[in-house]
Amino acid sequence: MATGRTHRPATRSRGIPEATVARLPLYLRALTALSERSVPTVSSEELAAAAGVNSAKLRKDFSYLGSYGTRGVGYDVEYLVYQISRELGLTQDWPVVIVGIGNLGAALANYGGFASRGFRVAALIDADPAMAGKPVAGMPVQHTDDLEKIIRENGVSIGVIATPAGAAQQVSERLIAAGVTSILNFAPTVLSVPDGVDVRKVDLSIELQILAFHEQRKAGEDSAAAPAPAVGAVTAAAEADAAAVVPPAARPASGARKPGPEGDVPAVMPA
Amino acid sequence: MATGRTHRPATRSRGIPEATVARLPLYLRALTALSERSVPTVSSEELAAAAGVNSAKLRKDFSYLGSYGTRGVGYDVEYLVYQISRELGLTQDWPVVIVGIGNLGAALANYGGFASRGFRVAALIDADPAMAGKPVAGMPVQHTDDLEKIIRENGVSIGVIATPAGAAQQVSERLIAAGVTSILNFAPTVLSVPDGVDVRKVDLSIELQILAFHEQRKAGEDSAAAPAPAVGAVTAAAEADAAAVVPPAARPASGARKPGPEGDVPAVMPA
DNA sequence: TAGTGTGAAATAGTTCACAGCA
DNA sequence: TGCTGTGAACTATTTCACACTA
Repeated sequence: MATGRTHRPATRSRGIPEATVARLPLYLRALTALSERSVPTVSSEELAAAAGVNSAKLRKDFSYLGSYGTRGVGYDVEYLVYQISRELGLTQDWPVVIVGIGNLGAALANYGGFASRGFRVAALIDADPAMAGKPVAGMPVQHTDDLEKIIRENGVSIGVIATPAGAAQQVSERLIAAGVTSILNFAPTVLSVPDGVDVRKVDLSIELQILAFHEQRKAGEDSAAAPAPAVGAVTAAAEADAAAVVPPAARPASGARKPGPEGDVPAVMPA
Repeated sequence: MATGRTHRPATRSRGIPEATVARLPLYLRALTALSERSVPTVSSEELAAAAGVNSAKLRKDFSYLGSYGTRGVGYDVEYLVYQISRELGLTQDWPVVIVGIGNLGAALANYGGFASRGFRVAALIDADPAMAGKPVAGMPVQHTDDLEKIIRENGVSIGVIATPAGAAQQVSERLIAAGVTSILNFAPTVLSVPDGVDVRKVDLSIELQILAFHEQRKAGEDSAAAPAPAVGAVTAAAEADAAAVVPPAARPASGARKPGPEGDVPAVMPA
């Protein structure tokens, strides 16, 4: 997951659980595929498999939306597509701006999935004057100076930040001041925003680090079966690297300390 | 959140909670920034603020790693950087391959955050023969035909998929067959993988849909204060759009039905 | 005295298992 | 008969609040 919500931690009471909301787009995608194949109905079991969840969870999720299925039959695909779209607010048009048209911003601008589901890229914005006017994804890049004007004229409430980390906070402040209330942040930085503004964060490096954590654990468990064979003896090099990368540094104080959950590698522990 | 883990749902018992693991990279980033500013120690309160979480959560998270703080003082920045790096497996080198060098793949290849934390882009792979040999991010793109060879020769255990949705499942199968056990998937598709393989998914469109959900809710609550003013009367257009986008279609059966949690807009409900 | 470490309480999310309906 | 909808049990996560100690 590259994800993470800020704001409104437990404010919502009577609504749909956050975990359910996060899965609705998944169901919607699976349903859309079925719809394109003209499949009329689908069971919770089938749909769950297509969405990669278990059927109990799916039924529970749908129960928060209402009773949209038919016992003994399943769910009407078209009807469910409509209901979920409506619940997610996709039956209306959401103009978004992308700020920061580097490699990633350009990739986002070109990403077809945006347009397909109610989102419309209203403008591409970059701080580099050399970029201004250049077409990206068939649309001229506009300069940051006009950010406020663009937001207001297009009624934009969702902004995508794909700038370098250093610029992200300031960009978010300008977006918010101009009326944006939801931000999708690709910059590797924590944005601080006022109450009432939602921020979701997508962070490549964090995702990789989470994978590395599990990967490391796998390697430790198998001890025998080398998980990454060949070339630089990745596994064997681990301990040596550990000592090299960050010299453990003198512990601030000694005192009793629990061993790390998996047990410490002696050579690696600081004295 | 672009996120979502597959596999190993509750297998772990004695380890670090998944939610905690997902936050460690955040702490690490904040700590690294402090380290660069030569800050020697930090309190849970300060660090939590920098990482965008609350301090109780941070202390609880750290308690799973061991007792690394000093009462009355705080945490030693360098020492904590080292401990978290080690816990995440970042003290070793992780060669990764990126498959699918389109806009997004190129953006990923150029993304500096990769290299900075133990990850090394070992190869860029694309199915388009015209791409082969072309340099992207200072590295020649290689053809999919050599995928297995590249994986094995570089001891790659983490693969990044940035192909179109249609190719993703097949690519994942080849990666896994060649020895990859962790996948970061940017393709908007559910990958089905064998047990023991971790998949994390980053999905732009899903993130936007989640934002739209909350955005819609905000708009509904304020009724008076128009959240997105100007131009196309976005808010006012919502109802009309709702009817237009997906014709509600005849309900499969009538029967009593709960109203949607927020109450249904009459004009929008199917007959 | 300031700030960690952690049981215990509260909340959120998942899974079970089955009643009930088409 | 097959499959939904959902209480109830369970598991995970967050938050509280305070004992403890450098």
